[in-house]
Order: sequence, then C-alpha cells, then structure tokens
Amino acid sequence: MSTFETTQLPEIGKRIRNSRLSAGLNLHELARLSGISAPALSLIENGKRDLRLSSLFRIAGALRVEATNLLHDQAENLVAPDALGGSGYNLGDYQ
Amino acid sequence: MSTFETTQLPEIGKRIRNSRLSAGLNLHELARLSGISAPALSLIENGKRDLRLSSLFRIAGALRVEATNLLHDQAENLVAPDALGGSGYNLGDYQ
DNA sequence: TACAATTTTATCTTTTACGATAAATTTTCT
DNA sequence: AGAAAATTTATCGTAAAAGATAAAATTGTA
Repeated sequence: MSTFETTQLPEIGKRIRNSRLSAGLNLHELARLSGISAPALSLIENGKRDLRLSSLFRIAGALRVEATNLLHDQAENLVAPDALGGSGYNLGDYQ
Repeated sequence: MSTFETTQLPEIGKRIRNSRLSAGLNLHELARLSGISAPALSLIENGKRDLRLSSLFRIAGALRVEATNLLHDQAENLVAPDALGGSGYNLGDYQ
C-alpha cells in the first residue's frame, strides 16, 4: 500500500474532523453545509475514502478553512524558513 | 456552475502544467512517472477533470513539488501575515 | 441502566475518474 | 510546405466516489 492511503489520507481525515469539531458541527450538519452525505464524510474523516478535489474544497468551504490547511499540518505552512532573513530566526517571534 | 470547476480547477491545472514544463517533461514522461495516463493528464491540466486527491499527490510527487503548491498560488502561502509582528510588514522581505 | 444522539457500516444505484487505445488536432522543426 | 512530435479528443471498459437509505454500533446523558 502507498504511504498516501496509509498515512496521508488518514491525516487529512483527522484534520477535517478536528476542524468540524472546532466548528461545533456534527456529521449531519456538515453534510448539509457541504453537500456531501454524512456516510461519505464519515469515510473521509476516517481516511477510508480517496476523495475528489472538489469534495475537499466543498468541505473546506463549509468549515471556512483553507483547503491547503486540510492537506498539510497547519504550522508547517505558516512560514517559508528561507524566505525571511538568512539567519534562520524569525525576528517577529518575540517582539 | 461552481467557482471550483470554472476557475479553481483550471488554475490548478495551469500550475501542474507550469511545473511539468519547468521540469522539462512532456505528458508521456509525466504519465510514466506518476502512473496517470497522458490523456488523463491532459484533461487535468486543462481543468476539465475533477481529480482524486491521490492523483494530485502522485503528480506532485512525480514533479517533486508540494501538493499544496499546486492548489494555491505559491507566494500566497509563504508567510502567515499575522504570525510575524503586529506591524503587517515582513522584516525579512528586503533584508 | 435505559434512552437519545451521533457515528459507523452495509447495500444499492448513479455518476465519474482513470486506463488503454486510436484518431484527430495542434505544435514544432527541418 | 511537409514530417515528426506532442497534445487533445473520443470511445470503451473497469473501478471507485458519492448519494440515499437503513441498520448496527458507539457515545453521551438523564
């Protein structure tokens, strides 16, 4: 099995679930908002379904989060380390 | 029609095409590397196919780019504006 | 422990992605 | 212009996503 279906898909599912719970929604409510059925959402959140890109965007839209933040861990994408100085330190962190 | 299929999918397709051309690959070569057929890649690059998430990751892997960078414009995701100072300016931009 | 709400799983149907192949079209190069 | 390469489009078959519904299992609560 590929690393995608064994690790990445389940991780994406967990992020969707976390976002949904943070929004205080149950599966039925997210289903209504996203247009994706609750059973399908359950499979997706448990990393058992290889969803389509349109589904990812519909879910992200319903949860009011960026699709990108569902793909990768949020913190990983906040700052491109080499895009700041050359020091490797983020000058804004403590000031 | 949704904004996803009219604008987002075509934009994602263009990013894939740009990445492929930057890598100096033709459709046949990317097909071999990604395991996705050249006709399917053509549809994807032209924003005419709603691809699966696994396909996005296989394409990204073959092109050696982050899947995230195929979803959104590269520059948009480099820095989270509010994560630095409170000034709204990125101190590293010009130094 | 019972009851209710939520989630998971199963089944069936429809839709659509994808591979393979071939033909048509466009682009590139001599 | 003509040939070759690359891309696009079409068709067909298969696999899988997604909806709907219902049943089972889990979780939460009185």
